[in-house]
Formats: sequence, C-alpha cells, structure tokens
Amino acid sequence: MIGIEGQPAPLQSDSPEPLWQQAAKAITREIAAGKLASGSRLPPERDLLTRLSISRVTLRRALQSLVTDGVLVSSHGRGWYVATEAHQEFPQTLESFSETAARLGLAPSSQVLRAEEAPASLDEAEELGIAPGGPIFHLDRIRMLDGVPVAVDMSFFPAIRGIDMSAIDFKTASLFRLLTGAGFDLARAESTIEAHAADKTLARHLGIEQGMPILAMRQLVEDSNGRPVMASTIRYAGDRYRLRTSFSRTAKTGG
Amino acid sequence: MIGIEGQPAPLQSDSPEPLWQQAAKAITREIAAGKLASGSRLPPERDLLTRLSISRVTLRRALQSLVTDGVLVSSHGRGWYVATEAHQEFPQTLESFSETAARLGLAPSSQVLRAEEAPASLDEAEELGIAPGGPIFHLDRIRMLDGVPVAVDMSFFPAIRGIDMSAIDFKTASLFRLLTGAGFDLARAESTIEAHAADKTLARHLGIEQGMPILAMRQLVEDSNGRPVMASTIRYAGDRYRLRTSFSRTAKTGG
DNA sequence: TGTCACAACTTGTATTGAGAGGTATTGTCC
DNA sequence: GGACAATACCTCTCAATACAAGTTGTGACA
Repeated sequence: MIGIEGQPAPLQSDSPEPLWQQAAKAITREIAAGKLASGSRLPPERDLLTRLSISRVTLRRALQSLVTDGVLVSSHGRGWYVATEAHQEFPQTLESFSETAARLGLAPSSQVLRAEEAPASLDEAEELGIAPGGPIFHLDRIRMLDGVPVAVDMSFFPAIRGIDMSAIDFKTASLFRLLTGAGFDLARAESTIEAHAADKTLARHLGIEQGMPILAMRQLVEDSNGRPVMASTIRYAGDRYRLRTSFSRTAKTGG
Repeated sequence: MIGIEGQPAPLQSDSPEPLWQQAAKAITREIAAGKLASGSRLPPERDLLTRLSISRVTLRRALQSLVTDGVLVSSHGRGWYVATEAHQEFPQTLESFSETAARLGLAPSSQVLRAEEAPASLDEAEELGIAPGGPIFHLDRIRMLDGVPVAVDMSFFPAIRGIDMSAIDFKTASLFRLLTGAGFDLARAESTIEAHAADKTLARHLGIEQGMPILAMRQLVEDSNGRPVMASTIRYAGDRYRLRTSFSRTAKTGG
C-alpha cells in the first residue's frame, strides 16, 4: 500500500518491475481496496512521490499510465481523481450473456421458471453466509438467443426488503443492477466451469437430448467485504454456447 | 566463480567448452550457492564482462541462454534479475494447470505425444498470422495429476530459431517460459470454452468412455503488439477437472 | 460583504544527464 | 559455420532541475 492514510510503503527497488509500474499498481490496489472511492481525489503529487520515495517524473509516468488505462483522470491545478465508473456489471474477463448476444447480433430473452422467496436450506444458507431458514430469493430462467434456449440460469440471493419483487419483469431485469440498486457493493466473483451430461429436466428445458454435453458454471458473487451476495448455477447447451474469456498479462515477474 | 563479492575468476579460454557456456554455468553456480537470491539483481553487464574478461556479445549470449532456461529475467533499463519461482504463466484470472495442481496438492506431469516442427496448414497459418507453409512447432501432451490423465493439450507456435528444441524436455518444460525466453512478450490471451463429447482418440488418451462430456478450451496467446504467438486446444475430462476463474471489480474508464 | 491582487498550491512541460539493456554490423580465428 | 571480439547506435529507466500554467486561499481595501 502507498499508505494514503498511514505509513509510507516503499516500492521494491530490487525488482525487475519498473518503479513506475509498481507505483501504478499500488495506486490501483488502493482503489480496488475501496480506500479511494470513484470520483475522489488523490493526495497531491508532492505527497505521493515522498511516500513512494520516487522522483516526480517516475510518479507522473505511473499516473499517466493509469490515465491511459482509464483508472485516473487529471485536472490541471486541481489534482488527480479516480475515474468514475461507467458500468454496473463487472468489467469483464468472462464475457457476459448479454455481451455475447450483442457480439453475435442475436436477441437475448428469458423465460422465467421460478421467481419466489423461500427459506434457505442448509446448503444455500452456508453458501450465502446467512442463517438456515433465512429468507432468500430464487430466480430460475431459461436464457435464449433469438428464441433458442441456450442456458438455464438458477440464481439465489438474500431477500431484499423495500423492493416489490413481484413488480419486476425478470424476463429482462439485470440481477447485477437489482442488487447494486439494493445497496450491495458487488466487488468480486468466483466461478468454476465443468462439463456434464444433461439430465432429464435440463434436457427438457433446453430442448436437447438427455446425456448431451453441457457447460456448467457455478458462480459466487461477493461484496467488497467478502460477504457472498449471490450464488448462481448456469448450465449451457454445449452445442449452442461457448464461454469466452480474455485476460492480459500485467507483469512479467514478481518480486 | 565470477566473484560477485570478491575476486574476479577468469574463465578457461583453452577449454573446448564455449566461453558463453562457462559464463552461464558460473552464474548458475553463484545462484545455487546462495550468493544471488531468487528475485535479486545481478551486477550490470559492464561489470560482469569486466570480471569475466569476455566480450559483451559473449556475456549476453550466456545471459540469454539462462533466460531460456528460466534462471534469469531481463528488465530493459533496470538490469538482470534472478527469476522467481512463481508467475511464469499468466498470473491472472483463469487458474492455470500448475496452480490447480498446487492448490489440490497433486503432482502434475505430462506425457509427450508429439513434439515436432512442421509447415503450417492454411488454418494454422491464419491463426498465427504467418505465411502458409511457414515453420511452426507442434507440442501435444497428455497432462496428468498424480499420474491420472486429465487433459490433452495440443499447442503450436512459430518455430523458434536459435534454440535446439530437441534438447528441451517437454515433459516438464513450460511453454510460457520457453516463449518468453525466446523473446516473445506474452501479453494477452483469448480463450473460449465449450462442452463436447469425447471422440475416440481423446477417450483413448484420457482413459474415459467415448462420448463422455469434456471441457474444450481454445486459447490464443498474443504479444504486446497483438500478434498471435501460440494457439492451444486443451481438452479436459469433464469428470476429472474443472476450470476455475475469479475476477474483481476495479474502476474503469467512463465510456 | 464583495472585489481584487498576490501568494501558495498543484499539475504540465522541458532539459540534461547517467545508468543499463537491446540490436546490429563487421571482422578474425578455428 | 560457430565462437568471439570490437564498435556503434538505439531505447528504456530514473533522477534532478527549471519554468509554465491553472486553481485555490488569504489578506487588504472599498
């Protein structure tokens, strides 16, 4: 950490990674950790370079790279600011269903199978870190592209007070937006992906033969404190959908 | 010894062993002797060539061979560093095979099916952005955990000049390390993941029944200029392996 | 209380210099 | 042809220093 609120943290001078890159990362980590909110102002350059023990040129190199990456914006005479967010969903390395639809020029739609509140089972309670029997909301949907079923999405999250769930059209509603609007700070997601054979129920929903290969993705979304917010199991017809992911390398070697 | 902390040690100029090899070995010995810790910086080239009494070209030849071997990494403008153990593959959001093995406490190993240079087909050439018929290197391996086959990995990349591929033990060699050492700046990867039924050949390699669900991942690795460097098709036994990914929300540019 | 000048703060740009790795060319020797 | 050397030039990293330009705060004055 660059110790914005505390101690200075010197960068690794004995590392292959350039100092400007290390500084940029340190700043990014502060933002990701929530110590610098979207839109907020960083300390002045003079302070940052003292705390990081680097020259101003090096610091500005780091800051500029973060501008290029869209993380920061600068204001001449006023200071450096954390860029504001543009998206409600995760900035992605795993392409979302709606992004895939847009990319392929296909119309996404959903058919709701289940949208109701129920008491959490032991497993569900454990997964969400709540008391067994506590109220959770289940949303099961068939996801379609141009009317063709490609996946069954079964998600659940803690019941939300103050929102009339029956008034929500879950054919089109985004769960990410719903949860964010309800005050959850979605910060992180863990996913696992497996291959299975389609069982009888799923085969019927997707209109495929029982036993066909499917992709099964389990996803757990957490808030910035690490509390689970939503759990999903999404099963895709193997011959109709592929998951797409990309990622970049940010460092050659670490110290 | 190269006498980093003491006297210079001239290499044997009347030995049949090339000077660059002697120099590489001398450096390796220093590391093995603990005089250069993992991640630490070597003296500058100017100092090393003086102490070893060899030309810079020869020294760099030695250093480069150690890069290929994964012992050193270079940082332009900063210096030469002893490589650290981790972070040789993408550090990122799709857990690597070796990371999965470590996490589960299982011993990873490989059986080489194919390791040869061949002219690129039209499709292969197109994928790598090279001329059809141009030389590419194919590496097909069965990946195993604790001796149990879990995946077949078929990768190809442009043939690398200056490296004796027959000298490489592909049971253990890391392709990322090899390509990085050969000068490719691996910066980005695109992957797609599908579910298929195992065909006859794959089923035989993995020891599973034909038709079983498998995860099929296609991955294209690019360098920092966006040029494709390596293409891989990795097929995992669906009941023995799951892909794992996680990602975090960070600030992003306003659109 | 409002206005204005000035100082202080803060970012933006430029120059110079040193250290250090990266690439290329030419030539000699075995 | 491989090994090796000498030489030249390029590019990146990093720092110190100086000056320019925009913003904000403060004190003086009407």
